[in-house]
Amino acid sequence: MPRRRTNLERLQVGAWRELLDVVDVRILQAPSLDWDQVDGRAIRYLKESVAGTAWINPLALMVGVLLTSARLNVATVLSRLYGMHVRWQDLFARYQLRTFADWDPCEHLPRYLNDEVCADSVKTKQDFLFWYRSSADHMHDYVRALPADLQAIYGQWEFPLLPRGIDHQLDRMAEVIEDQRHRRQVETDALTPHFAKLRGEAHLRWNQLFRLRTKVGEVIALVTSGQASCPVAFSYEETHPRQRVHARLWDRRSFVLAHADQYSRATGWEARRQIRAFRPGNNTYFLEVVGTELLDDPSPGLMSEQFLWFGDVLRYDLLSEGPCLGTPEEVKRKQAYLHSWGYEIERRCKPFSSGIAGLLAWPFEQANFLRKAQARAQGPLLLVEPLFAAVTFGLAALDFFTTTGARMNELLQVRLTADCLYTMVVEGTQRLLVRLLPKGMTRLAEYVVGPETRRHFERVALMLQDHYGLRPGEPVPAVAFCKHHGRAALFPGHHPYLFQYGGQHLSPSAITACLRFLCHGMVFETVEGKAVVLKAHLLRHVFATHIHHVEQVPLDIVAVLLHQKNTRVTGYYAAPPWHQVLTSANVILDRFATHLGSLDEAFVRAPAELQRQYEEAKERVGTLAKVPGGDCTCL
DNA sequence: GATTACTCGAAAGAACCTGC
DNA sequence: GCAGGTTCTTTCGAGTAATC
Repeated sequence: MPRRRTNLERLQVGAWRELLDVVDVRILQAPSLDWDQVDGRAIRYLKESVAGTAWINPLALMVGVLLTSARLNVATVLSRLYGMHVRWQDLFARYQLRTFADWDPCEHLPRYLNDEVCADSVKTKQDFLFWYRSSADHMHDYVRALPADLQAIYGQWEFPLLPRGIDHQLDRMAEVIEDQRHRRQVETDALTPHFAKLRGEAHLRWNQLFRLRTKVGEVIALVTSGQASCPVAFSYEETHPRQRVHARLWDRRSFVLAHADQYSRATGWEARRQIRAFRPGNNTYFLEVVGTELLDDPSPGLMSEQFLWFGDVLRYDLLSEGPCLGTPEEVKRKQAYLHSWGYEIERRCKPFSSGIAGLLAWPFEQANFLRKAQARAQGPLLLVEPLFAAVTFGLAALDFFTTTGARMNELLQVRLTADCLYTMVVEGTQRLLVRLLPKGMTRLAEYVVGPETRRHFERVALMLQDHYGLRPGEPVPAVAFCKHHGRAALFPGHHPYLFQYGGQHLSPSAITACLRFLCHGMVFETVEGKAVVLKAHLLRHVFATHIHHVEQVPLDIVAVLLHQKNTRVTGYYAAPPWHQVLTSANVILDRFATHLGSLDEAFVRAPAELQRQYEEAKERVGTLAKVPGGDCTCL
């Protein structure tokens, strides 16, 4: 099937010519500004959103200066462009400004920042202040470097500078940062005590789905060999908790024939003759959940909501776009349910949407049939493979995040090539190393992973082998890096990325969806009882906090493991959990009472000692057998 | 034509580097 | 050690293609 061209691809080189009718032509011909280098998204935004406003020329000059003179990152300039346009739209209307000459930062910026009526958060207001100040400085530098006659021309589109005195009076960034730190600390505190359990439970769940997939494979084999015919009722036992799982295997034809009174005569006719949507090549096997019975307490009977850990997700139709589909009442009910798990309710959320057909969602060609069939079925319907793929990605990601403290972007870079994944003997033990580009760095760094993470990577590769129908040894397809990612430009070309599905590289939101599905139902609460939602970066904080406070890995070593240059930043991550502060306070008070006068000797570690501790930390971090947080018991 | 799935832009939120 | 500044992550929803 031909791939749809993205909007970005539709913009050709020289797209800035689109701005000829929108922006003063002298800006497009400004000295030292190369408009061919300006990102197509900025061009389109200026043309389609900003054109006709009082600030189109100043904002266009800002884009040109920041991207091609100051050479800031594209993502930085885009967010500044979007943010400033939206704020000015609001402020020009609110303060009844007509032309850009009416804009006076000395008057309007303080008014906006102190405006109690305006609903913008302190963070949003402070961002605007920072963007304005920074952009004004860059534009000022650019204009001052021009010959005198050109300064008069381009100076008319400069942002008026904000005097330093006012600038400092308005700065409340420290308050914003403190708020962020507090929120981060509260969420990390909620998750840290469950670090080991989270990992163990995730392993266990992958095994559960693997067993279901194996069992379904056996039943399908019976059908295809003619020893059984759909629908086939089957059951098997799970041990955590002890339960018997009951389900039915259907195919399209058998389902329609069994529910013939609920389908049109035409559909039944096609099903009986196995034509069109029911032709043998189009057949699909799917499950209907009958329910589970607890073997230690059979009194509640069969419960469909208790199906493994995600029965409620199926029952309430929460996969993929499900939370936004249905009548307004249905959507409201679904959103309220998600809210009870800590997901935001203000905007409609889809926490289990991967954005990729067939991953945590039914394949495109099956989705419509299954949605309609669901309305006629007694229990939730499902396909095993989309869920199995999701938990396989989810477990590999969770394991990588919790044993290396890596960031989302670093995980996305993992590819099945010798220059990325390779083994090395470290003090007698063969280790798998992953070479990736950390945030803000220009050189590749190495991440040491343990045998368990290696096994998870292998499982992903095996799953991809099935998914793509590859022969043993045949490489997984080379795909382009997720194009929506802000750092995508750093990873050009096509590579056999490990985190890919359906011929496309997984996006950060797809990884998050897989993680959340795998961990659905695990409750992490702040001390105030507010549910905390799982996300990749939170796992980085939890990893740092755990290895520093539980595994006693020194802060400078934690910084090296996290690939952070500044231990002050590491300090934010590894701040002690509140419950540990309380415990420590108790211990300290007891010691003060009994050990008055004792003073520990100051301890300074030599470089050799640092190296030994680093190797020791590497040894402990990344192995399941000696994993920080305890051993995992996978049943 | 109605419904559903997917793409991708937009913006908020958060992280963290650099230079003084 | 701090202020200033830049970069990356996450989330949401409008628009559009695909399907029945």
